Amino acid sequence: MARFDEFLGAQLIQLMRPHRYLIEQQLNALGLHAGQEIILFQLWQQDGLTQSELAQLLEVTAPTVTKMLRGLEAGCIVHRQPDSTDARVMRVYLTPKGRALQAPVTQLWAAVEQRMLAGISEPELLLLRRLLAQMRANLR
Amino acid sequence: MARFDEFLGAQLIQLMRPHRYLIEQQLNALGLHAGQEIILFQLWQQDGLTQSELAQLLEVTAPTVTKMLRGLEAGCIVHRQPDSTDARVMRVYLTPKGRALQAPVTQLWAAVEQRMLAGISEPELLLLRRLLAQMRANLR
DNA sequence: TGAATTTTATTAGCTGGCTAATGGTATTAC
DNA sequence: GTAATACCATTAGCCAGCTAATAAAATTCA
Repeated sequence: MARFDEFLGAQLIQLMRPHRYLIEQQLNALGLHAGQEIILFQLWQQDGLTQSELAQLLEVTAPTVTKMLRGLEAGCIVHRQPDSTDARVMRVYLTPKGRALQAPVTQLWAAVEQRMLAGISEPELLLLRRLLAQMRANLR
Repeated sequence: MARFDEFLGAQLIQLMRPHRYLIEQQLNALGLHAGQEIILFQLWQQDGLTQSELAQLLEVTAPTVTKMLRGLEAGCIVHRQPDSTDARVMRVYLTPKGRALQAPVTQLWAAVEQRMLAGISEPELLLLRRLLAQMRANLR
């Protein structure tokens, strides 16, 4: 019978816990929770997305988006506005405060990334990316 | 400014979501939730652990263990018993039902593992393990 | 046109994870 | 022996995720 630690999936879980924790700690200092910044990354790239577009891009369900936006809107980081032509859809826009978070949040992610990848060579990193992409495709 | 998808951390998140989802689906059929099986893997290896030992092994906080055990105990998969010499500690034991889950749950994890790693060679897998271990150590 | 279907978003309710605060019990120090 | 400290577990309350059920608007189709 296999021990848990022998699964690669287990190793991944054990890697992602401290990763999330480190990021969460620093996000808290900016008034954010882990996971919320993923919405922001999308909006920084394209503002005014609808909630269903966000759900699809984040690969997350609609209720999860609703909940996360509630927090972000309460913090005046985004605001939502009904679409002009379709009364069903809500479009999500960054506030100035939300736009101002781009630099510190990106910097924070980059710092964790750099720390995590210390001592890993460029060829190794490329192989790593390729393998992770394949694993993701395998699970589709 | 970096795009979210360029972070390796983002790639990992995007891999773990379907991984967790696949496992959860199959665990549900056995009456379990994702995460609970990690406690069981520990108990299958050594029965009668205390809750703080479990928390340490799983790298999870004490309240999380309490919550998860509540569910497992309600499902008659484990039962808890006060330690004979120290009235503070609760020891966690598998029930026959909990012991019977070892084969199907291990099998389930192995199947997802195999699917995830399809097309990945043995040397690649070894390198992958080494890199993940290093990344984990880097985040400590 | 009018009815059935699809799409968008929300609410309610569950679990896994966390922190902070609480209450017991052991241990240590004085 | 008593007081201070450390340890174990629980509770309360938070957020990210999920499913199922609901409501409302748009679209499709007869």
